[in-house]
Amino acid sequence: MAQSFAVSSRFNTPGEAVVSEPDLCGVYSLSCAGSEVELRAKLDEAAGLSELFRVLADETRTRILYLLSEQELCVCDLAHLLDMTAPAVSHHLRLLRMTRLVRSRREGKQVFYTLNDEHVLTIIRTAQEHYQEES
Amino acid sequence: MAQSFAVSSRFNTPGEAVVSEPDLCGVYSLSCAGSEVELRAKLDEAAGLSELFRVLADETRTRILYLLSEQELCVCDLAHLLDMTAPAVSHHLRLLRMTRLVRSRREGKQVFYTLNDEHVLTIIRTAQEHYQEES
DNA sequence: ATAACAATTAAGCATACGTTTAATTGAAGT
DNA sequence: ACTTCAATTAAACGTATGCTTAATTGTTAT
Repeated sequence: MAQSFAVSSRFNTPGEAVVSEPDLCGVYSLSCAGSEVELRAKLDEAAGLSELFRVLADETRTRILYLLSEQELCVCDLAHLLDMTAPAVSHHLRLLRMTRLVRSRREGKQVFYTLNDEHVLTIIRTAQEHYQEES
Repeated sequence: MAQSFAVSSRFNTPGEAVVSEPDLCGVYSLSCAGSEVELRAKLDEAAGLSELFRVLADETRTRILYLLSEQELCVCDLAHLLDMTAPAVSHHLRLLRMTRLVRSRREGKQVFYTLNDEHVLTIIRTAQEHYQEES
């Protein structure tokens, strides 16, 4: 069950020759002796997550989500409220659509957008809690 | 209580002359007649939020948070587990520190990092729920 | 003091991303 | 059919950001 660390050839200072047992800080071997496998497994889970956060990372998009949390709005209205050009807004809506954060509905010439589910709001509210806290 | 839209001079197609009552899509006036002020107020709340999401948007950083959710780790260990150089990891940790997502503790030559609070995990878990759902 | 190692900081580079402008698609009205 | 308007798409540009390499700080050991 004890893991060998010989796999980590590409690591740290390049001037150093690659040895089968690299002299990491001793603490690593100490605390990770058995848990490296588990820890590495954790990493795979993080894969798609950052994609969602990347979408939320832009202020314009969080503003859009905020507005849509209040009521359904068409692109033109959003552009007006956000003081932006329609193409710019449309560009962001495309991302929000692709990540299933919003849903679109056409009515005549306009296209109306709404939030797709509750998760977004939950995420935003939790983030707010963190942000408002003075640690 | 009815709002005038004359304020929105910078809007839409630039070839169009600016009039006091711009011909937005009629729907705007319809659905926003009284709520424009409220909607705009909402926008201010979104201000700092995107900053937090921007930090979470990078996959390396979510991976770091994942690892730290399991146990306290020093920079060297993180670099090893993530297969990255120490400076790169340090760079990310700086951001995570500044947004108070992680906390650092020096012990001899090493610096150990831990999660600062529970909010991060809550956010991540909610995001996972959304991500794993097939809408 | 000097050497060795962990960590951070700084500078440079390459890529990613958001906005702008222009062109295109889709729908309603004349 | 043609015009008008909403929305999307495409191309181009400027900025932001993450990684690399190199230099610096901080700590321990000899």
